[in-house]
Amino acid sequence: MGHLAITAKEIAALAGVSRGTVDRALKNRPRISRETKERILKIAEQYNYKPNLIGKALVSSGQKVGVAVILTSVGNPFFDDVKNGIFAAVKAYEDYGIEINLTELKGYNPEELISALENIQDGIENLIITPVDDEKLKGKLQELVEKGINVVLLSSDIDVKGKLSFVGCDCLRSGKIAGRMVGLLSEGHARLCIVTGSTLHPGHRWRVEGVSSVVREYSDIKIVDVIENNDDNETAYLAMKAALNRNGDIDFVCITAGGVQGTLKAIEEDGRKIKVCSFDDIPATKEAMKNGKILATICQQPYEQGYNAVKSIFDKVIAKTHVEERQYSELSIKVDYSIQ
Amino acid sequence: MGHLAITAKEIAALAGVSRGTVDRALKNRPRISRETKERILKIAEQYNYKPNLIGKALVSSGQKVGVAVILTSVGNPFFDDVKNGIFAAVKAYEDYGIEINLTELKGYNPEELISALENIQDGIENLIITPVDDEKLKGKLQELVEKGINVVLLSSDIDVKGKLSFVGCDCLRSGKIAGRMVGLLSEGHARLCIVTGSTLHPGHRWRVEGVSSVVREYSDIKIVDVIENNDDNETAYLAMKAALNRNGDIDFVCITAGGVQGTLKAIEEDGRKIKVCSFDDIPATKEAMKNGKILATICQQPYEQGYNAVKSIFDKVIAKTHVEERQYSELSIKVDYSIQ
DNA sequence: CTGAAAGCGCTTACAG
DNA sequence: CTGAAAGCGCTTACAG
Repeated sequence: MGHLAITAKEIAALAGVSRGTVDRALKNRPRISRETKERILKIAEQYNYKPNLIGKALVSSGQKVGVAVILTSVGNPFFDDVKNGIFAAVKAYEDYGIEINLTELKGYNPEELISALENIQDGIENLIITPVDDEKLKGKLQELVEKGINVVLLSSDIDVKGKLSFVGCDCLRSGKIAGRMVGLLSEGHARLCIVTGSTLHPGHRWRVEGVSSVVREYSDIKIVDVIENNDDNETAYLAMKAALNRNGDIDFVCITAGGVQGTLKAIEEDGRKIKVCSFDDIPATKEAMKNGKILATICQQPYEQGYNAVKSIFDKVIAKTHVEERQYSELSIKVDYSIQ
Repeated sequence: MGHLAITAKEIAALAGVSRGTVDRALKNRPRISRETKERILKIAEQYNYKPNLIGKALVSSGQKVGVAVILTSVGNPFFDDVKNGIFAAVKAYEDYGIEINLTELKGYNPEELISALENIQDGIENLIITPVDDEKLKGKLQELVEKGINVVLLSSDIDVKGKLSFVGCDCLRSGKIAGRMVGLLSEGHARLCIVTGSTLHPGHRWRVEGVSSVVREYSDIKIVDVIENNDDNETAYLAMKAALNRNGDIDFVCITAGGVQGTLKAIEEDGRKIKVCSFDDIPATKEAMKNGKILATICQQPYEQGYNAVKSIFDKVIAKTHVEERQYSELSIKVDYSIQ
């Protein structure tokens, strides 16, 4: 504290050279003698020179930084807050020329993601995408990375070497948290049915794995069924109905992805007293929490995920600071009174 | 999307005047004729002109924005993350000239807060402080506000008219969340002891109120004791010990503020099987969660609180955007697997 | 190998 | 009442 940062101009004065020469030294550009370069670098280090971001930004004002955003968000309320976060970041950075081009898709079809990628490909240098676990899509994204495009994976993580970052939650951990909640809310006695979304979604698989690993700690909790619903309420209703018919003893349901409304409908119609915990806090979940139909839900900060995906691009392209490759958002449990 | 924002220079060209005249119109400065002013304002509105923050910031570079920060943080690990948030924000905004002057105090003594205020008072234009509920301190802060100083209250809210903002959590709500956890974790059957910090701290009072109001929903939860420990572990140990002696039936303890270690020590020595939930996730609490001694804890994003306190100043003084007067941080419940 | 200049969008004196 | 200029810290051609 106390001293203001030194500027390139001041370094020039101290070294007795021009601003241009200082720039050559600092940026490792050619056409500068060893001696002057070393002299300048020494001064810069001594005074702890850091280029002023505002000065830099002003130069590149008028330059657009285009960002293609492709989300599997149609009909999935979870993404509403993700989008709000994206829009907020775009607004915060608009003076730096950040601009987005948003494509929204329904479901987890890899072909559609690939064709969306092909549509926006011309000239775009930054990409934010919610991928699925598909070899062809992975290959396509790998190709883009190798072309020098900054690729940010949002919400769902797949193995693309050299991607700029993954922004989302640690799904295994979130599953474990849910498993602990099953244990705590049942005081260690439960016949559990796990409800999952899509096996194409690696995060959904991790969650089931997390829940399972933790409930194994309890001698009197048994997983009696694991059902899938593709994040679709109609499918969810039928799958839950069938599971309840198959298993007379279910007294706890853990919904690890979408299809909340459908699942709850089946449970209500069944009439048995069943404890439910869930993931995320979409409006249907909030409503169910207020009515006591869901006791607790595990949330993953969708707004921050959207914001930070855009921030990754900003940090890389404009601020030129280090970008963390795995950006896990905080996981928090909510109950009825947590809801605003 | 698509179009870049219009600049003051472009407005000048469109209006056929100089940049200076545009500035006079936009800023409501004198020495401009009605007609040209109106013409310029019309163009500005038409093209949705918004001054470029970077251009503005560059002008005022070299100007310091001093912020005095006064925290009741000595010996209170809750504030470690608050400070990390403050430092992160200062770093993010350093190119804009933000600079802090930090004073740390032990305990909640109003006199010390007031004298700390007097020490930093010369020339400072921005203040972030964790206040206590004291009339004299309130008067002092009110005075500062009236002098035009931007006052941000952090963590603890008191009634100062015209303050820039309060950044912290909604303590009543956090108490209600804790009350619900007591209900859920006990399946509605508990003999509850509530542990609080200081009655000087309005937030602590609200939490007790929140817990109490919710456990009243349950016919078989009784509050058998409410004890105070001044956020001090020694006091906490003795108070908990005494409460356990007074009440043979305690089977649930809700620690709503500090003194976690002391309280837990007394419970352990007692040997009874007692469920515990707490607030915040200081290291001692994390440790106790991992050992199963605390089942769940209600957290309030201390890092974000620190960051946003500084951001309030930045938004007001530099970005000149609207600052929300009550900035509530998210409340989240954590269990053992939530801890990194 | 090095310097001088123009420009990013704004503000702030100063000159007419 | 209005304009022309300088400057914030940087980058990017261009001239020597």
